[in-house]
Amino acid sequence: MPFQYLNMFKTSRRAVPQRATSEETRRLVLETALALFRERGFDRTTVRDVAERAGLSLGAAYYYFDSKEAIVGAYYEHVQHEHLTRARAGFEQSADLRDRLRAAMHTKIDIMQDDRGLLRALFRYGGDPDHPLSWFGPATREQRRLSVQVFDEAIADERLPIDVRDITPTLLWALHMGILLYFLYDRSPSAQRTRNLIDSAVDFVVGGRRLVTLPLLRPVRRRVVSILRDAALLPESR
Amino acid sequence: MPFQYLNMFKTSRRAVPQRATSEETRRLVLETALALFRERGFDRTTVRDVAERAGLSLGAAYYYFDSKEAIVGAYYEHVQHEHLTRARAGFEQSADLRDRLRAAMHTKIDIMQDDRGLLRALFRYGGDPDHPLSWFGPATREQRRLSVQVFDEAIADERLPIDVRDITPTLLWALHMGILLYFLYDRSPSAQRTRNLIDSAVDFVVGGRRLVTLPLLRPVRRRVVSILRDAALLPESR
DNA sequence: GTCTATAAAGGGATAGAC
DNA sequence: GTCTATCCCTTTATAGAC
Repeated sequence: MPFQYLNMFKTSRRAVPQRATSEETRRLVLETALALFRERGFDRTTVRDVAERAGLSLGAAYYYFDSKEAIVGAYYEHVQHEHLTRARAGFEQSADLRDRLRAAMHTKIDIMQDDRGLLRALFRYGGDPDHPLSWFGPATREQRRLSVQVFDEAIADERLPIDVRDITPTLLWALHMGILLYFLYDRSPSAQRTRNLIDSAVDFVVGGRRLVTLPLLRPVRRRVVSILRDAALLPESR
Repeated sequence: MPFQYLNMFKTSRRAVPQRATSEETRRLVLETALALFRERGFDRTTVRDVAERAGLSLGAAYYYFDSKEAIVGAYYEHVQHEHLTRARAGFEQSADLRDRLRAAMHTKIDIMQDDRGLLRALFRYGGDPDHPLSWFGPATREQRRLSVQVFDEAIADERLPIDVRDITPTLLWALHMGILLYFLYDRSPSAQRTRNLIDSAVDFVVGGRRLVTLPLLRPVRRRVVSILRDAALLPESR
């Protein structure tokens, strides 16, 4: 078990801070946990299992994460960070709206491809507003903001009326949540059906892009804006 | 405990079948269970508690429902039946689309008004395709079909192009699911925010009703139809 | 102090008598 | 249809070993 030697120098009182090593260990715990979640499921994985496979004591594991839930919180952050990074890499490849939306959607599924079991387990918290892991609760507001931001950047170069500009990222986020739900239920090989749905949905959005600016649809737009605002479904500050 | 006398004549071998009494007892178990779910929550209610308060033995309760989940299944059916009944009563009051959609949406919240805690607990099953209580899984297909049917009847008298006619009930069902999610998180008194959201959403739909038939939007409609079909999101037979 | 083995409790579900 | 008795699994508590 070589892992336990990662911190073998921690007692030597060096002036150099050990942040790198500490972060590595934290990362090791996170990745070990994810591997176990994938292997045997979220519920059947104990923090003990994680610590054991990571070559750490139970106490050490709890030093890095206050709880099993905190590990999941770190996973959320990882997904978010990874999504922003990969999507931006995609955005640099093309200024075309279709390409950018595809990148935004597909990279998310890429990241989560192997974690459907975990996501299905985490879905349960979605119904509890007070749970720190709820995808819709106040505790994950920051994650949601970052998630919306990906779509905000995807349409950053589009010339759109200000009202459309304001609500589109949130609507795209909602669409992407719907696609994630579809993904949870998708049993096709490599989630091919979800991939197809993404492409179709993106084509639909791109097709709608020209329509929304029509004067005829102006009242509809205004109505959508006011609905979302009244329902407090838009991020507070823009 | 007067309840246990409901069947006090059970040993008299009357020719008349006792179905009525049996149904009453079943109903008693269901209503007792719901009362306890509301009082102390789904997880903290045991079948033992239900049986005790209903004045039955544990075994008797299990005679009527194979499991605690089966009780919830009966609740789903109750909600569905009640929704269809109340919505139809509303539909008889008005031929106006706005009124009918409002009736369809508001009656659903009326029925569930006191069960938000239970719904939040049941939400957890939504992520598991194989769970019999998942709102999106194959096991509840029939419930979903009936749920979509309410919206089908709401728009029954509208003169709409066939493709719009085919997909609108499903889209309205999806909208209503989104509103239910909002409802789970709504902490305003009497779920007033949800009520407002319903009214706004209905106005939006009614406003869109004239637009969808525009020739300009024909390609958009066709695209939506094919997306939903390809994704198997429409009921099979219509 | 921490770990582990074992006991106790809780609770879903079933079997068979009546 | 309803009862009692019981099974069986999971969670929680505890006691003694290390």
